[in-house]
Amino acid sequence: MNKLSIEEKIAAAGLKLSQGKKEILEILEKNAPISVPEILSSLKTKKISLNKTSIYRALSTLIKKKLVSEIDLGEGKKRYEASSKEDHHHHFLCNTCQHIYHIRLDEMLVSKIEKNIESKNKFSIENHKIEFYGKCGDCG
Amino acid sequence: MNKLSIEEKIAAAGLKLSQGKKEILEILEKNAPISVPEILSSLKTKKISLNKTSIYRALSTLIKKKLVSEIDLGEGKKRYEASSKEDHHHHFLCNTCQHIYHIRLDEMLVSKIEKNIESKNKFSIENHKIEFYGKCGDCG
DNA sequence: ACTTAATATGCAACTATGTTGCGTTTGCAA
DNA sequence: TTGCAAACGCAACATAGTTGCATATTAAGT
Ligand SMILES: [Mn+2]
Ligand SMILES: [Mn+2]
Ligand SMILES: [Zn+2]
Ligand SMILES: [Zn+2]
Repeated sequence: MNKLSIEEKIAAAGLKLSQGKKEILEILEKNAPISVPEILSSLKTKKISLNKTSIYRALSTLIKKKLVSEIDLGEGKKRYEASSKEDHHHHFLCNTCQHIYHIRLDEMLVSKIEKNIESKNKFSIENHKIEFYGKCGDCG
Repeated sequence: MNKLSIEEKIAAAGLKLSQGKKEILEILEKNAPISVPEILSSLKTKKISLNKTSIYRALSTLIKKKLVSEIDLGEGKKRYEASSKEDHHHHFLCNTCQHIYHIRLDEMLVSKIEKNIESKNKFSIENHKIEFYGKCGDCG
C-alpha cells in the first residue's frame, strides 16, 4: 500500500526536494546503517559531489521529519538509516564481520522491564536504546 | 567485607601504582560516569597536573583490568565509571538535568529477550547495551 | 516567464574527542 | 642501587562534527 517514492516522501514531509536529500535517502534506502564518511564515499562512487557540511545538514532535517533515524553503536561516530514512521526496532552488531542486523524484539517484555524500573525509582521513561553484540550466523 | 583501598585495588590487579591511576580512580569513585574532559578539569581543580594522553592510557589499562568500565550514551564521547568485578548494570539518563543514574534491571527478562532473538535468528549474543532516557524524580 | 523568499550548498576555519611517536621520568623488584 | 618496564608529557596527527558567510537552487506567487 504505502509505497511512496523518495520524492513523494520528501514532499509528504513538507520539505524542499534538494539533490542532497534525494541522493542521501537513495543511498540510505539500499544500505545497512551507515556513517557520514561512508555516505560521502558512496556519493563519490556515484560521481555525485556533495559537501560533508551539506550532508550533516540534510541528515539533520531528515531526522527532524523522521525520514531518517540516527544510531549510535558506540563506535565514535553516528550511523543513519532510512526510517518509515512506525518501525521502532533495535540492532545486533556482529563482533566478527561488523554487519549490523535490524531486530524487532518483544516490546511487551521491554515495557515490563521499564515498568519495573519506574516502580523502583521515580523515573518516567520516555525512550530506550537497546543493542546486542555477538556472532552472527555467517560467522558462527 | 571486600572494602579495598584504591592502592590495594591497583595492587590486586597487578598494576603499578602510578599517580595517574590513583588520582583517576579517586575521582571516578566519587562521581557519576564522567568523560575525559571532565576528569581533566576535575584534576585541574585538585591542582594535579596530568596530561590527557596519560589519562586515556591509564583508563585503557584500568579497563583491561576491569577496574573501570566505559559507557557510551550517544553523546559523542565516552564516559567512565569505577567498577568492581561483578556489577553489571545499566543507566538512565535524565533528559532534563542530564544526571546519569545506575540501574540494575531484571536480567532474567533480558535473557528472555535474548533467547527470543537467538531463536528467530542465528545469532549468538555475547553482550548487550541497554539504556533508558526520560525524566528523573527531581525533574518530574 | 519573472520575482522573491526560504532553503540548500560549498568552502574554509574551527571545535572536540581521541591516538601515535618519541624522548624522558618514575615505580618497583632483583 | 641499579635496571627494566611502565608511566608520562608534549607535539603532531586523525577523525567526527559544527559554524559563518557568501552563493546557488527550489518552490511559490505574480
Ligand atoms: Mn535498523
Ligand atoms: Mn553505572
Ligand atoms: Zn558476522
Ligand atoms: Zn533529572
